[in-house]
Amino acid sequence: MTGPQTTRRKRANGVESRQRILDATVEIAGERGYDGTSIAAVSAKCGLPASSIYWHFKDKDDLIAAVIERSFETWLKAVELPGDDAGTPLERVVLMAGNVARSLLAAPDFLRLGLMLALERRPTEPRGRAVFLQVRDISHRRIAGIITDLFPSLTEDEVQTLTTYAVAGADGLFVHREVQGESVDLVALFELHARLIHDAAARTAARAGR
Amino acid sequence: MTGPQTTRRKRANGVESRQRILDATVEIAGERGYDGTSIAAVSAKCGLPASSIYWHFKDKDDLIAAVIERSFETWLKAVELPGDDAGTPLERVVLMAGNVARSLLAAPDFLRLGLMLALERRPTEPRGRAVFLQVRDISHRRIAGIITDLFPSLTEDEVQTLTTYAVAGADGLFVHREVQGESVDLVALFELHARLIHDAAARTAARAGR
Amino acid sequence: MTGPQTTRRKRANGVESRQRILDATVEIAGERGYDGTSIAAVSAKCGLPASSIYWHFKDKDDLIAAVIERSFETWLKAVELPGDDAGTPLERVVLMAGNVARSLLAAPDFLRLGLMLALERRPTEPRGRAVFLQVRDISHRRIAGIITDLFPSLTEDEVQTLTTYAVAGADGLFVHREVQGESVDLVALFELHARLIHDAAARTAARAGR
Amino acid sequence: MTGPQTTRRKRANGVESRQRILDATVEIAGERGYDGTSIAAVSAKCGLPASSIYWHFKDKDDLIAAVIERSFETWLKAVELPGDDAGTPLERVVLMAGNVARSLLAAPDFLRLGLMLALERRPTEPRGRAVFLQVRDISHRRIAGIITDLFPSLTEDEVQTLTTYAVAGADGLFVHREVQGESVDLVALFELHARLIHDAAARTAARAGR
DNA sequence: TATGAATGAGACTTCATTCAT
DNA sequence: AATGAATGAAGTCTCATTCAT
Repeated sequence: MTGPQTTRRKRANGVESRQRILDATVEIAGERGYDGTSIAAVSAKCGLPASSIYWHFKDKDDLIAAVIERSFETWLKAVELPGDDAGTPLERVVLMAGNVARSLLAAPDFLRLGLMLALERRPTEPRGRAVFLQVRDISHRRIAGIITDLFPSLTEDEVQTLTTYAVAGADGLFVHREVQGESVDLVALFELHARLIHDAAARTAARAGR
Repeated sequence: MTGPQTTRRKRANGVESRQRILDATVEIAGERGYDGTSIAAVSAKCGLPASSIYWHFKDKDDLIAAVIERSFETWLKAVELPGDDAGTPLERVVLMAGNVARSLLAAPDFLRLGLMLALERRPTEPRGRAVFLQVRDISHRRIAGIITDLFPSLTEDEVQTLTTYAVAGADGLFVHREVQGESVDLVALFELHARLIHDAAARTAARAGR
Repeated sequence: MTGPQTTRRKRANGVESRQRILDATVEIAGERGYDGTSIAAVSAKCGLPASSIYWHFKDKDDLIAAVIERSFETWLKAVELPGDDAGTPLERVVLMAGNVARSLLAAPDFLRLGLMLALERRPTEPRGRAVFLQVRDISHRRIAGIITDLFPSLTEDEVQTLTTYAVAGADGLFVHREVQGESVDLVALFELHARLIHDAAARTAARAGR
Repeated sequence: MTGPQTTRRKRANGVESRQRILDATVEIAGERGYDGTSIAAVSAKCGLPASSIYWHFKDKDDLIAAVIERSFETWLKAVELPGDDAGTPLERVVLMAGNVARSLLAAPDFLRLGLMLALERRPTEPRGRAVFLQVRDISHRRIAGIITDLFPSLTEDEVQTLTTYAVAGADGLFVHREVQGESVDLVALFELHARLIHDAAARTAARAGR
């Protein structure tokens, strides 16, 4: 720390440069989308010349995909795993939803950029889009698992529908907050969402249980 | 000269040219977003040279905004107004949701392009974004009106929350179908959405009524 | 005057339209030069569509040339012809210089635009440039005549040199005022200019007379 | 590799490329002015693609300003500093004027382009115009200093007026030669100019001295 | 007398990418 | 591990001009 601080830093530090580039890219791409993210803008924001970006990443596509991957991991770390014990199914579901909402507020880049990529349709799909869809498939399966655990009597089809509804609703609420701004209480909306889904599941399970 | 109208073509027809340009733009912008929509691409698709596009529209921003406006009107026409009589609140709400879902399948451009613009944050906001948000505010108010009519005992706050949830959920379901493709049964999801909201509203109203 | 004022004006008034176009052009060309003067800008300033400009003028070159011609005539009217009698040669010369200075202040467009055209060298010389140089040749000859009248003993060469010096100096002072702004007392500078030239002529004449 | 320096060409030589661009620009801008100088023309003349020009200069404005700066320096080098001793004030003044005239003939770009920029009035003033005016202010002050040295009894106001007249007259003579062509003997005109100013200064000083 | 519409050429500028060092 | 310099393609938009009405 008090060592050769002037000598260190600068002059070949691959890992840090890579991070700097990713940091800059996530910021720009999260605001401007794929086409709106220019290598020159990334270069300006991270301070490294454009050619250095190409040392770390094959091309723009590769860079964006890397951003998606890293921001997914960041987000994963932000989602606290729910204590599997807790209380009633409703309580547990609401708790989980609140956690997810909070994680999205803390690390919104993944979903924000992902949704932008997902909405766009370009001749040659960016790799980042595939990464996003694939990664979000994991979330889908995980939620389906939770629902199955909580309501074992539901059919596979019913679970799938509820899961789709849960994920899509979350997307919509997230978009709403991104568009409408900080005044939106995302946690409350997510909890409402969870409650409605729980009720629907419970009612369906009850009906099915007969 | 007085022959069939099919012969009449080429040379100075402002109204038709304008439509051709808008048609081309809506198609491209709906798939590629703001940055991805190049004037050259629009020109190629509509057959008019790029400079002609600038005779009809001040700049790209103006063009995109016009597209948003026109596609909103197209969509409005596609939404059938619900028969105000019908049966129970639940039946009516589900019917309306189905209608909206069908209208979005028939005319998806408005919401698709609008959501893309809404998610982007660029230094100088495109006018189209403002148009979209403003126009969607109208939808919000209309839905709030319907909920108030059906459940007069709800407080203003409760109506607002439910409306926000309804609109955001619809956005999410729409995005889901756009991303996942034609296999998604948007009508069914919208009807489920409507049912859950109805139940929530009914339960809240009942509790409040006590 | 109180007649059908609504009917009149508008609907085909060629003369007035021509004036409107020239008025707009002189303003723009006087500030921006040849290349900087776009037909679109002229159209916007005069309110007539670009195609109307081409009804009145063959092309841009023709328009600029017409502007030069008209502004020369305007300027000519602004120069008061000096009473040929008056007092001493010095008094008469100073009076004339003051008049010219005042005329340039009242109608600066001719010289301003002309100098801009004169300085530019383009592959195909604009006709306006030729008009300017030719018209200014008239001024040159007129001044040479005055000098010859006042100092008959000067040789043709001496008159030519003094005339060139007089005209060029006037250009320089005019440019100075255009660049430096209204704080410059152009009349005083022109009078100084005249005095110096007079003295030089007088001294040369005296030396020659011996 | 270690061969003659003529072989060394092509591929990445920033300094030389910058010079090539400036050389090309000064030639074009000196003839065509700001608007008449197209990046494409500069590119064609210097052999580098247009995009390379933008690596060396932020935009066209920056390029033109750089040209003004460099051509000023070139011109400064061309003006020989007058031996401060020499003979009578008249001789010294005439000598200086001749030197300036010769320097303008050798390096006319600075004044030529500068005057064109100075005459134009565009909505957003090119930076080059400001550079020119500011740099020419230096010349003004220097000349004022010389006049004060030679005629210490002149008032500040008298010095300023004579200086303004000197500079403006020089501009006018320069323009005259640019317009009229090589047949004009600029050195002779400048010497005449100097003589007239000297006489005026001497006479004013004499009158004041009484 | 006037104009709405069209058009190809060309303006400035940014793009993603490469390459030699 | 990094970067200065270069580059062709493409971006948005304006240009002067024409033509049918």
